Amino acid sequence: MNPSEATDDERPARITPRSRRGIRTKQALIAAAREVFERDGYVEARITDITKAAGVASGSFYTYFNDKEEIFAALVEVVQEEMLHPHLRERTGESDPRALIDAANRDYLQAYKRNSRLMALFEQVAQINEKFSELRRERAVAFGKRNAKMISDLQEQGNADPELDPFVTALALSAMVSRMAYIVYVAKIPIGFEKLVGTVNRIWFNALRIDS
Amino acid sequence: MNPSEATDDERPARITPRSRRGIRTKQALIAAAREVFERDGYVEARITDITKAAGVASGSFYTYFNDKEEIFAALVEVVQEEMLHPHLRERTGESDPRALIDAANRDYLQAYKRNSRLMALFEQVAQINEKFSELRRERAVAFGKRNAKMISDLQEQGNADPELDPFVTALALSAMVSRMAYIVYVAKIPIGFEKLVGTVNRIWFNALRIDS
Amino acid sequence: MNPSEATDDERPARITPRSRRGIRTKQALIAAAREVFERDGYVEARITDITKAAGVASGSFYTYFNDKEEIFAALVEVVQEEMLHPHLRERTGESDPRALIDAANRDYLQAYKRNSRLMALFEQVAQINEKFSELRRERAVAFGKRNAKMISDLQEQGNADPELDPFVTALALSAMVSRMAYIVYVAKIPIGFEKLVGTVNRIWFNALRIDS
Amino acid sequence: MNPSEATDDERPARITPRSRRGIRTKQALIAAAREVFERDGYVEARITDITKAAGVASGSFYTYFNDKEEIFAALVEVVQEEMLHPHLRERTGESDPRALIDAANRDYLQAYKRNSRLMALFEQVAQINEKFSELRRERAVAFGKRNAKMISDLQEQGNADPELDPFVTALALSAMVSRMAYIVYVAKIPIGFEKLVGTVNRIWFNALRIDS
DNA sequence: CATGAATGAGCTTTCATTCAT
DNA sequence: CATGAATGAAAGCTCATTCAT
Repeated sequence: MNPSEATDDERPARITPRSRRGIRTKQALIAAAREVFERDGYVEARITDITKAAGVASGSFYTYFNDKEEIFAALVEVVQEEMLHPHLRERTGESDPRALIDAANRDYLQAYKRNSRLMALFEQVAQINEKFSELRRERAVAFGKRNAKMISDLQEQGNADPELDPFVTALALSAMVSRMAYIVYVAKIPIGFEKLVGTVNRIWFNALRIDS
Repeated sequence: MNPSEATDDERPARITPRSRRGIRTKQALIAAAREVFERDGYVEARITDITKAAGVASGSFYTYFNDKEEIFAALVEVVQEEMLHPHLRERTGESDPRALIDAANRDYLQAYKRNSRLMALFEQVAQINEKFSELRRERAVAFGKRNAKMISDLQEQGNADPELDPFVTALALSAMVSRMAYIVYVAKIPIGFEKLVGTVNRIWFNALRIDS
Repeated sequence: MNPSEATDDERPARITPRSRRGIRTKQALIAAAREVFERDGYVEARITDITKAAGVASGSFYTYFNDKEEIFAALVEVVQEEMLHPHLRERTGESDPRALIDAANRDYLQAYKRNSRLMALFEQVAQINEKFSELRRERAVAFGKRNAKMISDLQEQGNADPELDPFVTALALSAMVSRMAYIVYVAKIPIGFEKLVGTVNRIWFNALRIDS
Repeated sequence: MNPSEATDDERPARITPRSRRGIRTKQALIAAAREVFERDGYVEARITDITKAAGVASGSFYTYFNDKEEIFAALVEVVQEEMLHPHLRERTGESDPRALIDAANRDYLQAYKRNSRLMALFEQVAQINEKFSELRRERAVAFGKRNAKMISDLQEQGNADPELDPFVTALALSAMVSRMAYIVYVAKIPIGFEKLVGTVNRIWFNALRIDS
């Protein structure tokens, strides 16, 4: 979560730029990496393409990163920053679980749609790279636990099917939403946004048996 | 669909072995490919590793395949054959939708568990290779349509939530199951088989509002 | 010159076929070689292409030939046979040197035109292969000597420019004709047959200062 | 025609060196290519032999060239530069056609003799490579047209045989000279320089019927 | 810090040649 | 004699990484 840790957990310990020039170069490389990764995919992306796109010499890459994996990690950091801030639509005060679920699904699918190339890329890398699949796994568990809490709260209030295992259900329903986002916005099976949100919402509600 | 067509849809057109020795070599190569792919992943797998594992000369690879993609396609064919036959548990006569859904989910998750390395591999390749992601997309749509039919039938019988879009719902629920299979048997988030089947079943039933 | 020597002057000494089947296979190989050589050129021609074109197994090639060079030599033999026999238009009795030269040029250019692909091939191989360039060199000298005799005869009869060196002149005028044949029928610089013959004839006559 | 364009007319577009070291390496490669091509011929020349002869790593070849054809083109450029400058013996003012022809033949044959290995190489490549044979064809036509002009001028002045087709004659006489150069300096049929020049000169004069 | 040319390990691919059936 | 699959030497080519300037 701390961006300053992104680059110095590997062997030769590349620099964190201090000069203004250094900062600019590093940012240019990350921006170029995003471009190249989105265009060519992680596997096909070559480091020289990234430096070329960044308009710097190929050797300059190694001033900041040790390899493709490392710049990808830096890109992930940056994107997370981006996605966190504007995203923070405050939903404090909202207590209707249906409205909460709708808002969460809506936000998620919208963000996915907006960043579909990037999401495809992350999916791809998670399939290829141990480190990133582990990261993804951890997030899934953390997210699942948070939602499990919500579900068990509803169950305690008599507001959700008590037969469901909260954690597994949370995982499953989240998996459904994220996979549908992939299917529609990456695999391009054409389904309109409202129909998509409406259907996943209704499946959540029905599945949980939330009393309307 | 015809396995014999698996290797001759590319340019230089490699041979289909006629001699006994040829058949043995080709099979050895496919078996070795499976081994190497499962161990190293599609991207890291080297053709030389495959020939080495098969105990044949490097050049022999090209007697039967043009490249990694082609031997992977052959492997997919073989595995499909394998997975089709034992799968053929006849469910004719079964008319209870809950029993049908349970059986389908149970079979699918069991097969996924048994072949988890392979399924991880297929997932990986679908992320990397245009051709295989297209294949996968087509199957998803076909499968979705079949299940959509089942859902709309239930709706007509007054046996399922009429508000749900049958196709999108079918897609979403299937996505949920397959993704959960991945999460549990590839990403190894530890969830017991019965709990998994039970939960996804119940989500299906609740989501569709199938009268018990 | 003796065709029976064509195949047994190399190391492993391939067979001269005795059975009818053997003769047919060898002939099929040579015919196929001609086809493939003319189509792909000597360098690009692969032995497997020749056997494929001949409709025989790749291994059968080595029953009769050791390598590409050897089958090419055999092809040269065959073609020479072909070109010698029907070609033998008798010009005995003809004593007018102009008529003789015209007939020779006409015959040569016509044959070249008819077999232009083959001639291009021979030219190509002479550029690449020591053995064949040596053969070609010997022929040029022999041919030059024959024509030199004709020229010196004419000079003695006071019928040709006495200043010319007979051998060099013979070589030069023949070179001119054969090179023009190449330029027109291989390089495809478009010049009509009669204009070509007429011009080279007139250059011969003028050059030699043959009294008309 | 512009030497700086020699290397960037192909697909992946290799670099034109900026640093001193880069220039040295590229030149070393071209010099090594000349050496290897002359020694082994175009077909047998291996890229690794060129890099070895240049004393650079095999990969360095691809910094400047995409393949054998491209470095050969670069070599042709360089040699043309070389051959152009010393060649620039001004013959302005000279108006005697016999003197002009003698000078041209003399220069050509001398240059050919000096660079015989290279000329053999060019001849060889023209036989093998479409691109270079086309180049050669174009030059032959352009050169033929220029000489055709000279011949028709002479004809108009009543100074040459009016029966001759200027273009075909020009082509034929040039073909004769260049082929004789090949025969003597590549195929090594031993003819002294003065005898060679004298004979081809006289054939030109006689053929054209230039009044002495 | 930036540059960009040099490096060479590592992989792919071809195809002449062999040889068991 | 014919077959055709197997062999493996020999090239080609890429690209991450280094390092002198």
